[in-house]
Amino acid sequence: MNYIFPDESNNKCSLCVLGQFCLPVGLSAEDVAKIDSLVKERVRLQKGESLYRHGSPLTSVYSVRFGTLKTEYSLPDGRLQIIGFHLPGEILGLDGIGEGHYQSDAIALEESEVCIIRFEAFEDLARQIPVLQHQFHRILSRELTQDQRHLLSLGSLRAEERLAGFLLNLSQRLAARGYINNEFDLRMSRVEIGSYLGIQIETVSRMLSRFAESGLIQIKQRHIKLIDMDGLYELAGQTNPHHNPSLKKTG
Amino acid sequence: MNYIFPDESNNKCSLCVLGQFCLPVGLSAEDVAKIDSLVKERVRLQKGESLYRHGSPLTSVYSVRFGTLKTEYSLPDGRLQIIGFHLPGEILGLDGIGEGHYQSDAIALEESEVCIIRFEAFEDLARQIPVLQHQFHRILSRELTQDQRHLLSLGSLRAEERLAGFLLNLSQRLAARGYINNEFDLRMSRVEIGSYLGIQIETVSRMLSRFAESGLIQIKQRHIKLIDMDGLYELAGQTNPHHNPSLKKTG
DNA sequence: CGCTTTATTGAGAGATATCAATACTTGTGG
DNA sequence: CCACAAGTATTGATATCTCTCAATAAAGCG
Repeated sequence: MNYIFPDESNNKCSLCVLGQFCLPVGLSAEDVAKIDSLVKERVRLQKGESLYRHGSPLTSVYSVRFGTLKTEYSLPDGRLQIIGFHLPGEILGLDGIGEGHYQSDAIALEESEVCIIRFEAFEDLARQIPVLQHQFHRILSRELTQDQRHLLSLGSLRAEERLAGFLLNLSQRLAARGYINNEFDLRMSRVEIGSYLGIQIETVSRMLSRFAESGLIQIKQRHIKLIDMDGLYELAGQTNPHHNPSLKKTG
Repeated sequence: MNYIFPDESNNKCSLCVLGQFCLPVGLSAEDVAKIDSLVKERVRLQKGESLYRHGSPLTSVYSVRFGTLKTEYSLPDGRLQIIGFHLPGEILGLDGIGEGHYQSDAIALEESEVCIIRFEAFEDLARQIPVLQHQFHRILSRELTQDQRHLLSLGSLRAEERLAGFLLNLSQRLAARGYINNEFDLRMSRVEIGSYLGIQIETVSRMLSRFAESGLIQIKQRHIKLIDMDGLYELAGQTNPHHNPSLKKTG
């Protein structure tokens, strides 16, 4: 774990391209400037390195600057549940606030960098900036909602539906960050996808092959191309929010 | 849904027995008095009535005064996932903050009453009372952690383990509220337990019968007695936090 | 007390897991 | 630049847990 103490010129939220997806959403330029002082250091992580471990005391929360991380819970017998994959702009460590120490493990899936947000200082600032306070509540609430939709998936959907939903969720989150949403690299292994979705790696593999056969996707290793979005949405039991009828296949 | 506008004498958080489990945890008497003004009304719900529906705009969050509620997500095809069961002192409606409208449905499992906390007024107050602000963050974070443990259960545990964990979780939460923790009434139907645990009603029924045969519990309809706590904890893949070795069965 | 809802139990079916073999990738060192 | 090793992914065959369908029983309700 490599700590970075940014100099004056590059530590500023006000200059960060992630501003619109991260903590400062909705803040005036003036208020963002106040946040700048919060992020005094960053951390660079190599693939496989952990940002925090369950049980270690919470002093900070983190925002992903680049890269991808996973959070997971593990059982004494070795079983493991991946709770989430975290993309740039997303906040990590929130599960530690309740008890004062992290409940999960956070591990980098690729070389990643996160900004360290000292939590006490953040709470102080949030009391001074109502928009920031509300934004933080929204972040926490959305995190909750995300987990609850994940619960719906694990509790009520079949493997095929879970996987389709997972691919679409990734696609949406990439799109929200300005990336193309129909072709990307999966940063996580099949094992990790399986753990996240509560299914075995072999089932993940089979379902992906089946999707490819049906012409829904093309997949080569971890590079995936979503061909028939509407079809995937249908499989996932959802409707395409960007459905374009003119592209609908006829007959 | 029956609105109650409490008179001066009985609307006060400062007088409520739930103070130590609810929003005011950790606040000084002086600060609790400030909260009193937040809760201007309450709602009485009959069994089956809903407190809010997904999509309706969030103006308030709620704390359970007495009774039990469930929150659930439903799919267009009729499938349903129960996300949580909510006991006195727990806060409801947090999933609505992110988008400004509730994401789930909240429905009473029995006659219940909840306090209405106007959210804007609450945020104002939280900026003035640091302890209240932090307490709210803790509540949100614990909610998150609870859902994440639920994810672990649905994603990685077998039906038997999920059910044992569920019974113990209920037991713990009742104990935290000062109720006896080894004998209580289930306020939810088998169907609701099944939905919460991502298993079918028949499986719930079979597992409960099996637990009873093994001497882990006694169950008659919805009245349940936990006989062998340690055994249940073992089944759930956890360790009894209140394990008393002197009660350990010998041989 | 009969009717409706809820829960239990049994038998068989099905989705996903497990076990096993093969193939593909990636990285390393000669 | 190729060969080998270690890790990762695919595919097949079989097993198993849980679901589904069905019948019965028990409880709650008017």
